[in-house]
Amino acid sequence: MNQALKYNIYQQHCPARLFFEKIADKWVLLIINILARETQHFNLLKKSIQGISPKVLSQKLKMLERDGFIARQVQDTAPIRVDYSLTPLGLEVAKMAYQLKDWAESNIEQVIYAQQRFDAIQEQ
Amino acid sequence: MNQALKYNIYQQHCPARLFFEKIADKWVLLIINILARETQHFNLLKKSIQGISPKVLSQKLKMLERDGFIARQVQDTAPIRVDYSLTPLGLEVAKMAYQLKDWAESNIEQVIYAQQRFDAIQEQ
DNA sequence: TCAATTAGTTACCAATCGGTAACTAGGTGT
DNA sequence: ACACCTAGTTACCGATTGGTAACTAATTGA
Repeated sequence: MNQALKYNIYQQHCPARLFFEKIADKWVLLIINILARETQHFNLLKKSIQGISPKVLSQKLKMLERDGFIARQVQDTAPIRVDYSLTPLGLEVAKMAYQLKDWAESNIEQVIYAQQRFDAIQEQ
Repeated sequence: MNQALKYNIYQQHCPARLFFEKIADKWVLLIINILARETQHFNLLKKSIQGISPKVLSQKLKMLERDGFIARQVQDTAPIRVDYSLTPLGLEVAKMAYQLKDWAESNIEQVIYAQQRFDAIQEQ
């Protein structure tokens, strides 16, 4: 059965729409991209993703764990360390997150060029 | 040359990061998904994407046009009609946007299940 | 002349997002 | 006892996002 018949992101209150809005989020996609490379702990994640505050990082990690995308594992070391890694479900999202990251890094120059062209026309 | 050396979305002020933040946006991805299916005009887009206000739709369309993702074409009909369609650059983003949409619609049940499991454990 | 249609725009306001800085909590080494 | 480390949390506040409703502008048909 085609799931598209049951769930539709264009319908405002469809669970799929709510979920889509949640993963279509810059912090979420950045976190998932980082964790796709390797398991990391809290402070490392904070350093990796320049500009993220501990508050937001903590919020997003908690949400991603609840949604089943990441696993949180407390390491019995001194001092304590908490490892975050992707679950199989998270890995699937990571494939798409990586494509977006890669595409952004590879095509940004085309976008800048388009913007300059657009702005030049507007000024005429 | 590997573009990844030049642009890096993890660096806060990298142009690629700013751009990544712009496409990692629910409205943007919904609009692009709709336009990937077919060219549409303003009011049709507004109806297709439940919950979007004319203000936001207008803002996002303008931005996407400036970035070179969509083409805006004024049709000489009565009353006036403005067609929005994807450019070749926009079509590339659409492939990824579609994957996210499809994945969301297909896997939402797994996510709901994960949430229920998480919440049950928290309550103990 | 007047209503209708399309494509927006604008002012105003409410809600959400997110940063900062200081704090908690548990454990280690000196 | 005290400083230090990790992993957060909290209160407070400013910035950004986005909704609503009413408005503009151009054109057409009755």
